[in-house]
Amino acid sequence: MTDTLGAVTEASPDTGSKRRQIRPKAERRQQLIDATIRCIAQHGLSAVTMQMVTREAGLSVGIANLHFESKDNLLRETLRFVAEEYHGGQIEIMEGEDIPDLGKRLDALLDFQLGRGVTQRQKMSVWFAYYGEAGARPVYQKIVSTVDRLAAQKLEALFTDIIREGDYRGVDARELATGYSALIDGLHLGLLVTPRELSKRRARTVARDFLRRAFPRHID
Amino acid sequence: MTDTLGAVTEASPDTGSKRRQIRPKAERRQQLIDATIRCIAQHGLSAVTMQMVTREAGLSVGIANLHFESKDNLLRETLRFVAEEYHGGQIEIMEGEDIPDLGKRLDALLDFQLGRGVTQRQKMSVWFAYYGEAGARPVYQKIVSTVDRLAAQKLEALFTDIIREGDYRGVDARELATGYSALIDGLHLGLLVTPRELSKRRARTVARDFLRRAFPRHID
DNA sequence: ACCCAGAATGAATGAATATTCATTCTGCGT
DNA sequence: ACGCAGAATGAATATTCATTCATTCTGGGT
Repeated sequence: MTDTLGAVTEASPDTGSKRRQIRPKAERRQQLIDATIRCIAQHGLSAVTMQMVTREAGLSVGIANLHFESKDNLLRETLRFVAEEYHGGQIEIMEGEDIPDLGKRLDALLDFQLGRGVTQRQKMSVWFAYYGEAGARPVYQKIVSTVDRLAAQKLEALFTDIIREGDYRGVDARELATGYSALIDGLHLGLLVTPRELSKRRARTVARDFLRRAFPRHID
Repeated sequence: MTDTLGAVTEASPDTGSKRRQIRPKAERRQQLIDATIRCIAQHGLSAVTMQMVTREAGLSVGIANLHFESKDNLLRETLRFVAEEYHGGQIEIMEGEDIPDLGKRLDALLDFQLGRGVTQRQKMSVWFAYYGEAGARPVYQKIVSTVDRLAAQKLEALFTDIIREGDYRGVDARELATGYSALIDGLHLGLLVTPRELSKRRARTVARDFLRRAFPRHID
């Protein structure tokens, strides 16, 4: 889960070779999911067509229905992939026995959440495209809330540890975790919709100050 | 701007009367915008069709292209309406000379942002549906950021006043305003996507605690 | 009573799109 | 060398949708 993140960013290889290639199912699925992510980011979820995706992937139209049964399914699987990638990355850091210092672990988390990998327009676009439809699509809600719940639990656990270690009084781990998660989501939104008003640097400062106000002896 | 908020919620009148009614252009436009909001909330932006909207409004298909020139335009105007309603309401409260106590004004703002009117699924759905497409649609970005910027300025001004009045040290109004706005956005997202995990009540508590931590002498 | 400006209608049109499937092709196993 | 399982293709199909516009209707003005 270390180097996977930027993968989608690369432009489609699209080497002029017209020769038909046969590849295992799993690989083609991933290739199509990656292309879908790029298309959503560039054109918006509602404008994505199968032709667009398959062309972006450098493959023929029929292949999407061969590996996924329908467009609906392809979109679902793409959401699942993005959700798991994002939340998986977070969870890995939060569990991270490799960073024993809790303050440093918090920093690493913040780096991940507002760093290069996640804040790329591509990923954010996809993320919010689905959120936008979630109100009307229980399936999307379910996919997101499943991974979300796990991440929320881990974050609460980390905060609990920090509160104990720092002996902070009058702070509720669960509530603070909710606030921090919401803050990060909101900052992502700001970066996506009003990049002129909110730089990545400032987003980091804002998030960091939230943590510092809660855990002054662990941050800075 | 006081009682306008809940208006859209009402189901379409749809009184069996089949008789053709002639109404002024402005009224029909609003009727269609309201229907669009309901449709987006119920079916998602990408599933909205003209037929759906006009039926919801209890009118014929052709009328949408009569009053708006295209579907694209109808969607744009709907976003503009929702954006102005939300941000306009906020701004009115923040400027509010009618509430001289700054702490109470903050409370009123929070009530508006997380209270009945705004957190209805309908409004939130619409809001995030457009955010989802904003990455790919500069038009949407522009509409949102125009009203957003004004609201951000007012919030910063309010925070500046509070900081002066409370003599709070080491607090930057601008940065805090960014954080608070992001927090509210994130909470709206949570309410929309994972309503099971985040109740309205808890969202309020979380936002309130953010403010209390920054302005202890003004909140609670 | 009666006109008529312009509001409203909805069948028709044409463009776009998801999905199918008969056919073609690859490269592995023998 | 060669056959074949199953991967890949893309023209064809059926559906869905935005937009048009010829026609019908309303209600205020005279």
